[in-house]
Amino acid sequence: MIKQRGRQLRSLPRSFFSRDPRRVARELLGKLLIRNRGKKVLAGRIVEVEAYLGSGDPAAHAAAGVTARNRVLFGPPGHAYVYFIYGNHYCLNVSCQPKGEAGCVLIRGLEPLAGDLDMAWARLRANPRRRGMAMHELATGPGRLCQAMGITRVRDNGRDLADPRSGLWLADDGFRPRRIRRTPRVGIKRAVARLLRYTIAGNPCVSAKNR
DNA sequence: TTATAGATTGCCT
DNA sequence: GGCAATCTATAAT
Repeated sequence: MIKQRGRQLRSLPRSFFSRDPRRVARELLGKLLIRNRGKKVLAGRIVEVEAYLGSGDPAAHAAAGVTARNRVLFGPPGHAYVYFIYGNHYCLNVSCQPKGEAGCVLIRGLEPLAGDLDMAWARLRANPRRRGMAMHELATGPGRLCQAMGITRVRDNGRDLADPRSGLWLADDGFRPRRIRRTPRVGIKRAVARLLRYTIAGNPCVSAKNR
């Protein structure tokens, strides 16, 4: 148990991640993603996620089997799978299911709770033209989220998100979302019809589509 | 060995 | 709405 800014934070047990990605996705809504850097803390509440299944999901990176890029997915649950996309952006996933099975959850949106200014600085440093950006969009979208939290493949791929000592971890502060919405996943071309995107209904930090 | 698409974002018209 | 940015995996040559 850890206290931070008056909140009691519990890390999530390995068993939380060792389940069907759909279940993990739904239950990750409302949890916190926390980055500890020395004395500094960056934290946000998860408001948007997508499930990618270990088998029978042609949209998943795991569909083609193990590669150098996706091998974390086939390892133990609760670890960060960070990949680089479109030559520009990082995306953060959490591995699910027991070792050998490759399901995961893509974290697509955070509501900033701590370190907002550091997040804004991180994004400004990357592109100085972003003055006047909306604070509620600091970590809305998988690429922005990684930039705001300073998540990269070299730094974070394979990191244990169940361990608070790892510096990047997931926590429960007791918050429970009131209403959860299911929609199709964003930006994919295969298995388009499946309702595997989960959002906290009405939250302003959910990306515009199907908010 | 080369070509193309991709779990995105932001700037352009 | 179009499209550029330009890494990675995989398909095509």
